This record gives sequence, C-alpha cells and structure tokens, in this order.
Amino acid sequence: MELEKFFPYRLAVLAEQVSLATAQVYRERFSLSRDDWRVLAALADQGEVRAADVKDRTTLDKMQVSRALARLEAAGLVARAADPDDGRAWRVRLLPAGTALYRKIVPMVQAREDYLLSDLTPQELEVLAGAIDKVEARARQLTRQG
Amino acid sequence: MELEKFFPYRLAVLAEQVSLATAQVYRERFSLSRDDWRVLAALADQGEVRAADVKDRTTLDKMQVSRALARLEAAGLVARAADPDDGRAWRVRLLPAGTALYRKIVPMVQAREDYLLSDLTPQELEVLAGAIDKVEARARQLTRQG
DNA sequence: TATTGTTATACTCTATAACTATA
DNA sequence: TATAGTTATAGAGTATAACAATA
Repeated sequence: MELEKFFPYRLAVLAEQVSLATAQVYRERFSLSRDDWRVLAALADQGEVRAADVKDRTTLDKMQVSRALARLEAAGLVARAADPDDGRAWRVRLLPAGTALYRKIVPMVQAREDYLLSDLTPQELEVLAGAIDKVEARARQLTRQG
Repeated sequence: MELEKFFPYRLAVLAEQVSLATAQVYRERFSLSRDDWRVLAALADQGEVRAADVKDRTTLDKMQVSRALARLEAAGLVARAADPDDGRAWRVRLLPAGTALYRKIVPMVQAREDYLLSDLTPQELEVLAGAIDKVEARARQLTRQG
C-alpha cells in the first residue's frame, strides 16, 4: 500500500491545507476560531434562532455551540434573549457588529474558495461536489457500524 | 453565503467523517494513533531509513515522527540503530511484529477505502484524484502567501 | 423522566522553541 | 554555524459526563 495514494490520507492532507488557507482569513485577521466562524455563518440572515438550531446547522455539538456563543457574545457580535416559548432555551441573534463582521469576511473567504477551485472545469466541479456527498454518506455508514 | 455549500466547510466535514471511519480500524482495534499509523505505513517495505525520511513521506514534523517512533519502539514494532554515516541520526526499521501488524491492517483499511469510493464510477474517481491534487496545490499557494 | 444549555474535567493534539550531540 | 533528533511547555481542540432549570 502506498500512503501517497491512499484516499483517506490524501483527503486528510488536502483538508488540512484548505482549512489552513481558509482559517488565515477568519483566524489571523479577525481572531475567530473555526467554531466561532461556523456559528457566525449559521446565524447570518437568520433572525432569532435557538442554540439547538445552530447546532443542527453546523455539525458542532451543543457544548461547542455554547462556548462559541459565549465568545461571540463577549465580543459584542451576538445577543441572547430568553425564549418566551421555552424557559430552558435562548433566542440568539447577530448584533449589527456581527452582521458587519460577517459581511466583511464572506467576500474574503469566497475569494479564497474561488481560487482553490480555479483549476477545475465546471464539469469537474460538478463531479467533485457529487463525490463529496456520496463519499460522506458511505463514511457515515462505516462510522455508525463500527 | 450558505455554509452547506461552502467548499472548505464541506471538505472539512467530509474529511472528518472519513478520518473517523478509517481510524476505527487502526485506533480502536490496534490502539495506534493517526501518526503511529502513518509512520508504520511509511516504514513498510522500506528496509532501514532515517527519521528524516519518515518525515518527508508523511507530512508529519520531526517532533511528531520522533514521538511516534518512540511509541512504536516501546510497542516492539520498530527498532532503532545508530547510523554509521551520521552520529546524529538513527536508522529505523520495522521489526517482524511491525510488519505483521501492518499486513494485518492494510487489507482492513483498503476494504474501507473501497467501500468509501464504491459509489463512484472510474471516471469520477479519476476526476476526484485530479481535483485533490489541483486544489491542494492552490491551497499551498494561499497558505504560503498568507 | 426527558430536554436545553452550561460547566467541569481530563485527554489528545498542535505549535514553538530550547536543548544535546554531531557535522 | 547548521543539522538530526529529543524534550519541555503551553495552548487549542475534543470527549464525556455531571449539573441546573424547565418541559
């Protein structure tokens, strides 16, 4: 077996590089962690949502969401209010500063995304997107079965 | 921007799932870390090599290689001997137990790899492999430039 | 009794650099 | 002065579960 051709290895190396390239934007320029950034993106254009909704949109668990929200709140980007329908829950929403930050970051990360994919033809892009979905479905099956 | 369609996000989620599915084999059944497994694979069929060669084959840094080698040596899978050509370096090689373990793991992870990719046609596989190379090259450019 | 969200804790990983020995 | 490899240390990320409040 050649490590260089082993798909899980190739994918892990690729994902790490892409993650580094993308994180340079939100981490180094705006001091957000990956989880902060994901929660910010999940809250954008959403009005008020509950922490559980953020969880469903991000593949983060409730603890990661809770901590990211606490950091974003401390940074003045997010506000939490009691949920009138459920005393255990919170209604979370982006503050204007959060929306402004999000709108500042989006074009920067999208420019990086475009650059990352710029060597691919439209057909290749389509195959890639489909492959990601198919392989992920299989991976989840394996992980579930053990 | 939709997080669900943002390529770096999709890739990160995919890579995490694939990594979990693959690690179940070497971690849960054989108690190897990801770095251990990579070093084991890099040493297989190589005879004696230096730690620096392992580093070049794995994208691990010298510290990760050093620690993985120490664990593999403690587990009786790897032997280190002084390098006659360079007193600072080591010659590392798999012991029979290491080779045996490697040969036991390979078909298991390859079966998982096959299963992960089993929904893709040969053409799609080819596009995927090419896309991984192209995107990784771009990602490295971005990371280097900052 | 179950669920929402927070807190605690321990563990693993990662990043940086200091350090030893040799070149 | 540079290189091979080891060790130290701190920070970040991850996983598990206990917990308070409410349903």
